[in-house]
Amino acid sequence: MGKCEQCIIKQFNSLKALTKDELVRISGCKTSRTIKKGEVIFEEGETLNGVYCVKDGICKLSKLSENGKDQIVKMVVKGQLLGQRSLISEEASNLQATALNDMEVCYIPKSEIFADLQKNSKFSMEVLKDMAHDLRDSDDIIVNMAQKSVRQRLAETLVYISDSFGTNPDGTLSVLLSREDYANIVGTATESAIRVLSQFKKEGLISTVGKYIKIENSAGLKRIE
Amino acid sequence: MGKCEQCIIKQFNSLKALTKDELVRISGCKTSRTIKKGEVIFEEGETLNGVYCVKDGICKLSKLSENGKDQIVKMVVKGQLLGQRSLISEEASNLQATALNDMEVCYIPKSEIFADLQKNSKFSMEVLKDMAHDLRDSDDIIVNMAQKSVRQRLAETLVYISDSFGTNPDGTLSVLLSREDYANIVGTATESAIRVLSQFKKEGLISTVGKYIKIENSAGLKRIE
DNA sequence: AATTTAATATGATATCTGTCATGTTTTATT
DNA sequence: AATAAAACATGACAGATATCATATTAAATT
Repeated sequence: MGKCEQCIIKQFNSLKALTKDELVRISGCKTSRTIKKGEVIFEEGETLNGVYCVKDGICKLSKLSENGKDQIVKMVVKGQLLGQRSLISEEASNLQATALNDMEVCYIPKSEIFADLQKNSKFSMEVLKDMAHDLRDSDDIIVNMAQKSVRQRLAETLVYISDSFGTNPDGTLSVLLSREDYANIVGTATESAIRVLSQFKKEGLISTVGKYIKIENSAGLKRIE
Repeated sequence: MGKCEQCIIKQFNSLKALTKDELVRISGCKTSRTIKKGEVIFEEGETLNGVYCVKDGICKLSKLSENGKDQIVKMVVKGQLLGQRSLISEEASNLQATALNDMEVCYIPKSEIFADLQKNSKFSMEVLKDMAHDLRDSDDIIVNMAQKSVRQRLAETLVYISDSFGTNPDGTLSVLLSREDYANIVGTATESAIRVLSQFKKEGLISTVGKYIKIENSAGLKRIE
């Protein structure tokens, strides 16, 4: 099993602020785990007793709405931490995490990391910054949801996914989402998401290779209003 | 000018985690200020060099959308801190703050409080919890925006405002918002907000006393779907 | 390979919401 | 008090989106 001290993944998250000693200690109590595509990592209302450090893959964080739809609030990729917020607030999770890919994660028990949060101010500052950033993102999402059309939101989502999670060698988006997932990010009916994507295809803004989507005209997508 | 050590307001926010010494020091460099209703406290893009501790009154945090609407993202009342996030992320504010009432605030320079954030882990944990809570709220707002109707959102907003900010002796909501404000919270056109409120009135769910709104049937509002 | 199931696609229609127009009431200003 | 300006209200209509129905295609299972 890999050692945290040597793990390059931590460069991308708050764990980089930990000292070598702290990392060695955490390394001793962490557990590595593989999560299969579609598997639920934790559910809404579940109490988390630690955080996940995502070594590979991607997952969605979603919240069930009263009308039965599963609104996707955020996506967490390789390099990021999962479950930070619940850890800090010491409340049950308000979101469900589901793997979108096969994932590799390390699970770090709360007991270990919580102590570091209080002792190592560099670490807590990093976590603070992380959350400040998430809050800013949330504000943007709220404004988009409230003020933009489904067409606009979907166009922006495609560009966001491309920019944030990258593309395959053939130019298709590396994250494979169902039309239902797209609908649940954008906050619309699955049929509407399908319709808009078909429209984008007709307009030459995107193309599809099997289930994969390729952005053909990024500027065009950004121009939509 | 009041002293932070003796100020009861701090009980309601993270500042309560500061030591007496830290409070005395902050007290020495803070500035008290009165802000008039309608006044802009800080603008989107402005760099904040401190945080505001709200001693009295209420303000809205909003973000201008591309279509010219000013989406209200959060309201900050007496007892809460304003500008925490920008302080932590060390970025310009992504939101505008505007007073909804006459307000009384204390302004604490960044230099002072930033040091405490790194030295006093109890304080930084409080701020962390605060932000974790805000993030949870944001998730709920996103889901509401994405999945609920204007009618539902407006009903929930009325109940939220009543529960969070209280009522006057005659039962009217103590926070006085324009119909445009309601529209900007809910994310709809001003005319739509007006229409829905008129509808609520016809249905006996609310009544109005001048510009003030009184909830007549809270259960009814919660039942809307 | 055949069958079942799930995902994608598209049409028809109803509903919701935004926009524009216009009128009324309230508030601010002279 | 008179006037101007802002806020509130409501109708008419258009456009966006949800819902329901029904194909079609792709993926999973037997």
